[in-house]
Amino acid sequence: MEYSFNAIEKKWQEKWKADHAYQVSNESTKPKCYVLDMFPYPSGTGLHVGHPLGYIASDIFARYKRLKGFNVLHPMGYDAFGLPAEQYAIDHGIHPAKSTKQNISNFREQLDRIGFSFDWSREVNTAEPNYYKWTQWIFLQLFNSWYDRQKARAMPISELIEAFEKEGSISVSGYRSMTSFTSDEWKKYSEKQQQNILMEFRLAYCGFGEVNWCEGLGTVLANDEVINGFSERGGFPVVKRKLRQWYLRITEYADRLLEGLEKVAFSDAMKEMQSNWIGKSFGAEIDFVLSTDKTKKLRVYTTRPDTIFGVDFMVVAPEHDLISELTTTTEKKSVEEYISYVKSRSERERMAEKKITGCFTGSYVLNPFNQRQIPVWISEYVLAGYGTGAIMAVPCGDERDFKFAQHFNIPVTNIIGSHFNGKEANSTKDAFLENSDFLNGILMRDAIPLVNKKLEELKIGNPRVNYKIRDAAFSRQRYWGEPFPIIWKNGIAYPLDEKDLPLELPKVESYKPGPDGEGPLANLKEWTSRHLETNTMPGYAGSSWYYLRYMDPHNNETFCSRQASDYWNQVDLYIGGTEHAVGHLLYSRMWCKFLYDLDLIGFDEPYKKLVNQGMIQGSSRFVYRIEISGTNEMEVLAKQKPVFISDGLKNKPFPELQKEISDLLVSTWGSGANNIEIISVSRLHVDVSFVDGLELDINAFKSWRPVYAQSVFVLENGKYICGSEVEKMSKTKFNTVNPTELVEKYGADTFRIYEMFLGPVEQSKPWDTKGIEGVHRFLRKLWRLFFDETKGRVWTNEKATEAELKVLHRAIKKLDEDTDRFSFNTAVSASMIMVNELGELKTHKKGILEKLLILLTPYAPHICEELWHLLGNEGSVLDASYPIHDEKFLVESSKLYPVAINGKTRAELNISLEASQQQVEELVLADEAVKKWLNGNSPKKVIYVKNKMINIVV
RNA sequence: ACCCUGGUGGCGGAACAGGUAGACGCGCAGGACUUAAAAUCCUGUCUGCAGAAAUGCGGGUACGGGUUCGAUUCCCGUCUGGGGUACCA
Repeated sequence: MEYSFNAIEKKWQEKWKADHAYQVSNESTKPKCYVLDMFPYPSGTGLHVGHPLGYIASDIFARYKRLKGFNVLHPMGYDAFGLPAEQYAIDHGIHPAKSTKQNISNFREQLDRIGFSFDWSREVNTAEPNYYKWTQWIFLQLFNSWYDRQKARAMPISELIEAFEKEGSISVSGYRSMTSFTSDEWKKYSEKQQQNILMEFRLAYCGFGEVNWCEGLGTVLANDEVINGFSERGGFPVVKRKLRQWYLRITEYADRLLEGLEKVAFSDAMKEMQSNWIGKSFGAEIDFVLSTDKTKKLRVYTTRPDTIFGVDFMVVAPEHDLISELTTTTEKKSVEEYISYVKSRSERERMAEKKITGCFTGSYVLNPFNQRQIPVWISEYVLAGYGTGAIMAVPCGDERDFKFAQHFNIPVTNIIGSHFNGKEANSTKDAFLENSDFLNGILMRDAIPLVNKKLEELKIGNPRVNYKIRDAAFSRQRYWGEPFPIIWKNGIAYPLDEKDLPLELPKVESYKPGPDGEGPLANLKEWTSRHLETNTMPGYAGSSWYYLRYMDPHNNETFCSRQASDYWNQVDLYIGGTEHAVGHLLYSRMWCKFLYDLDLIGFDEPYKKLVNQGMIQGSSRFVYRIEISGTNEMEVLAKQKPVFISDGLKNKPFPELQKEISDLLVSTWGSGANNIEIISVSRLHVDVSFVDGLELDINAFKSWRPVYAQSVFVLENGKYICGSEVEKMSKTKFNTVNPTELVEKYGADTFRIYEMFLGPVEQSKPWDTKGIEGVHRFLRKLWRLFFDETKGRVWTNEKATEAELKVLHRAIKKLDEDTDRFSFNTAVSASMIMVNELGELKTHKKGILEKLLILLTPYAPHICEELWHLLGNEGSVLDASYPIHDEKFLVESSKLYPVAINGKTRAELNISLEASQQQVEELVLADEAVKKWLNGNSPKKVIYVKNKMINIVV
């Protein structure tokens, strides 16, 4: 009986489907385990080998946990709202719902071939009304909540209104932008005034702000969707523009998002990225009064108040409110010129050039401690949105300030003595201050609290904690997203009644943007006549809470019953790419904390453990075509019969190259080829499937496209060698590898194992199909433990020998440990060793083979299930229980001895070896002792190993 | 510019807590079986020197230093591949 993987895999996939083998219940006496993948955006290009990497890893882990006796939730779904579908609709006139549906069915078909253990009965789709009904519902909760800083949690906005009615604004002080009012004043305010104040508190709020406006997409993008001033998708230029926007007040959660990192198992790199993004810094705000008008002050934010006497100039952002007041008549013209120059520069230019630019306002402020006059400058390196939009510049301690001072010839005050060399700034905190009045001689770190205290005493400033994180833009002027359940009346946003949810996305004729930067919904009369909000929610809305919906996907009463979320609780293992480090992961963590605050769920961190799978890169191949100049006739010929040169020739000087291949050119293009000139060599991506290693399959290339049919090749050693480069996997680079093709050729089990065998899951690596044969061979070897080509079935019921049990138990231990710690590549190696060793021992004992199948089921579910049944087992191997290794079969070989030296026991020896001063001596003693122990014979080799036993080779 | 990651044979990678570097697989070379091929199996495969051979001696984990009895592993500096970023005071 042969290993016919195609038939086996098809059979079991159908059987599992028919039996609902992966359906999981919310009720079980077993412990629970929630294994989650970041759900995919169903793009039109289908799956490439990079996509399933994380899914395979999580699937192995989920199956492993199931065998270990856990009730495992392992769901899958689709993040179906998004720009590409809408862009596709604009280009092709196909409704996003239709193309998305098509894409989803393609994805599903490809996924199903790989044999995942997803519980598809829990599938979610963020674009389905019965899903986004609850996205809208959660939005309404956010809209109807505010963040009570005293209690450090979200509270219903109704409580805030009550407080305003009773006590006015006093009870909620601490909000900078809020005007204060009494309860009587509050009651006298118009509804609009009241609502405007409440809007400053709502966790989902509407405001005006400078946003990234992308004309090409007709929409606003979040910071993390803009790359170097161009849209991430489409590459259209992005400019700043003020628009009405919805925001999530994620800034209120900054501290808790930071603290929460301590109790989750994310990688250090991931935690660092998130905490850098949140960017908590401790510093002070300091007021500087204008030298000409002491009632006017310029407030700065600094993290180094200790350097106050080193301030040589001030810098304000070009957008700063005080600029018109600061600018003197003599400087007016140059300031205006500078500001218009800054506006003309795109983000991209500002990023790329790192030019030092700036302009003097003509004004001076006074250092509050010594009344020194300090000039005020404007520069684009100070950002309006961070801190107060103004800084005190200390050139001897800050690199940017120093460069600015140098560029504009501003004299530098040195307050750190020899730590400053006059050539570059030194940001040390460990210098003793000089030229610093009452701080002279004090260590900088110690001076910080001193200055803060003084600032408060003199009422010229106060310590302040600042965050880099900004509120998240939460609206898009787009069609393909969740509509906001908001109705506008007289400029007031009213929430829709919960019973009117879902507010369904209407069908539109055109996906073109509406007027004045509004979304396509603004073109719809039935929509605008109801005064509904015309923005839609961004892509991350639906993905911020989907992990909860899987727990209770069909509930029509609530987004997820408390019973279900209490049972499944946190995601035990979350797998996905690092690209979502600061977007999705922060937003979903915030939503989780918010839902926790409202007591709708019982935990405030969604993911207990996060594993970031590495990116699988493509390995691109190139061919090199020579470009010529000559007569028209020759140039046409050169296009019809292109000449490609092998990789080793591409860097030759053109005249030399031309001389070398002139015969070939003449025979290809005729004698006219003598009068042409090679002017360049162009590099073209070639489909990786035509290349074996680096050698091009010339015939395959010729039949690729008609234009290449008559190609001519200049070879090296009889071969055409392609160039290669590691790049992102992409259809346009012809370096994608389709998993379905590999599954057809080698089977899903081989494909799964090969993806894992490629290297650590977390590591990025280029794809290379070479080597998959070895994995396939391994599965065939496994098969041969059960079936012999000539003899047929070979397994027996005999008792296993000691040697066989040793192999088995070593494998159990290794696979158990490796699978548990996500080291799937080494687990696969261990499996190969085990199967090889059992093959050598000619082991066909049923008892051993059964255990083997259980161990390998997570990796190769189909073949294991088949063999499990062929052995005569009734139930599915899915429900087997994971074997436990027995230490008694793992005793190390007799070459490893525990040794007593110099009459000391091993335990004592441990102590001696750790005392480093005596180590040399002790080791010599050890050698002697070993000799003695061997009755005077010298050992061949003595190796000291880490468990402090001595390994002696006799 | 800054932050995060990596750099080990011809290749992917292993060495889990500082203890015999190169497991496992690919590729390559040789051999067995076969009319032949496929499939399968066996042997060898970091490197220099010595040896008929088993084997022995030395070098070696990007480069240069350091800590240690001992370093692929820890520290400092340099070079380099990949990813990220919001000039954050």
